[in-house]
Amino acid sequence: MSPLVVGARIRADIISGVLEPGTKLRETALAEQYAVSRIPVREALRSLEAEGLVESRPYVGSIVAPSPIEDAEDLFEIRIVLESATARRAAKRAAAHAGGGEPDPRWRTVRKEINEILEAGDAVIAEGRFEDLAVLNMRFHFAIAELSGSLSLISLLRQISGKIEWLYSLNVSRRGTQAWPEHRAILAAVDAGQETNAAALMGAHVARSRDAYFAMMAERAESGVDE
Amino acid sequence: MSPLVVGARIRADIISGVLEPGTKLRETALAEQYAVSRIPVREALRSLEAEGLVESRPYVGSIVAPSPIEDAEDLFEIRIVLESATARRAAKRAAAHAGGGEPDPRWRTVRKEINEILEAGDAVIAEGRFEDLAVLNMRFHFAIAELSGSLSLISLLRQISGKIEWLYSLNVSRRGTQAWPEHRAILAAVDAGQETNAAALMGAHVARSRDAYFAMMAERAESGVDE
DNA sequence: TGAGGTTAGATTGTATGCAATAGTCTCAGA
DNA sequence: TCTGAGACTATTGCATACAATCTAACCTCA
Repeated sequence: MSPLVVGARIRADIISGVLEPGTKLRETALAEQYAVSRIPVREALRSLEAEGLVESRPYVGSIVAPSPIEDAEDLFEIRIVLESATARRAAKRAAAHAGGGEPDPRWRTVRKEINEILEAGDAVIAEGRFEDLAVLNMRFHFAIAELSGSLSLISLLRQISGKIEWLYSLNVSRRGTQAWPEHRAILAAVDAGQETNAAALMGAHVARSRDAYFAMMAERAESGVDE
Repeated sequence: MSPLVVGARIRADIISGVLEPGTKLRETALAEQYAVSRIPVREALRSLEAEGLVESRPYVGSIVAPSPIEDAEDLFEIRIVLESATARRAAKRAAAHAGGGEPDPRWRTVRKEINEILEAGDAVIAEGRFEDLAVLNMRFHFAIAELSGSLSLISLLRQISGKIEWLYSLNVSRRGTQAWPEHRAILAAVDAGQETNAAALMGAHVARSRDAYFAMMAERAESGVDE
């Protein structure tokens, strides 16, 4: 396996629940598992530590961090503010482009990518392959963040959506198909350069996502899945 | 120099402006500068990348990320929500301790540390050593986050306050002395287990900090410091 | 029997050396 | 003069080897 992506693999194993919170992450074991040396493993662990997915102590080692499930409400609330900001700033840049006529090649690339994402999502829904929708959803939100042009906001989104993905680890979200059409409305506001409208639409979109999450959790609790 | 802290040094150089945005960070140069090998430098760069202070591309290298100054408003807004959450959860835990009577040694340690921080701040103000207040202020906010018991929120606070510290890089905040007494009110609400009150006080505290930042920036612009 | 110090093993931290890749510079050809 | 292909160099990515440190088991002694 390509050593450059070993971090992504470990992250996926944590988020998907293969590695449970509290599990000790021994460098040599991980190195052997992914058929690389300890160096890339250590670098991956440093990234995961900064992201809050792993807890490390010098000369002692790393363990998988506790699940953020207790913080679900707060995480969603922060995400609402954060993604409203990315949408607002994306709209602002769109308006600047429309007025000033700057080219900005990166912007055009990402903007095109969003069209592809939306169409891919439509196709996935039409064919009923709902399990592929989660990653497309994520890509849409990151693409909007990239349109905002702010690396700070992107890196915050990376951190927080990693944790929110973790929240969903054991559940397949069924909200996807309802939520998908909302993306086009958000994008339309961004394209139109309507800053406050884009921010409001995105905020409401994420808020509904939060509500769906808690409704699902309540349902799970009702049917006694865990306890 | 102890290699384990080389990351903190690089971070400090970025935040303080010694390393300007766009500067190429060559591993061998940094290794020589801090008298270590490239390995600890690389691990530090991975952490900084995850924090959004550095941008890396495989086989090309790392550069200092653009300053987050454009995102100041959004960052403060997110911080208001985030720190309201840490204060609320800290209060919740305090209430649980008062009722249930759990011991929790870590909580007691941090709680004592806060007292020391507050007294140290008073002393610093009395002696006029205002330049030491910034780090004490930071320690107070992180200590509250630790009382919340949530690693997710702590790691988000780490990331966002790194960026907000960066915003202040060229300015010495003069708000410190006015803001300091507010800390005691926040702590009192936490200790009393008043969740909503603690959250509201913390939110207002951070909002005032934001306002002071923008007032200072406006003043700087007036007097033509930069342009 | 139990408390405290001690040593062996396991694990992390770092240095060195080599492999892989990207960017650059040169030079032939049109 | 411009263009493109190819080698060259600087830099990053990684594997191996060794040093530093922690943890736990054991042993000593009161």
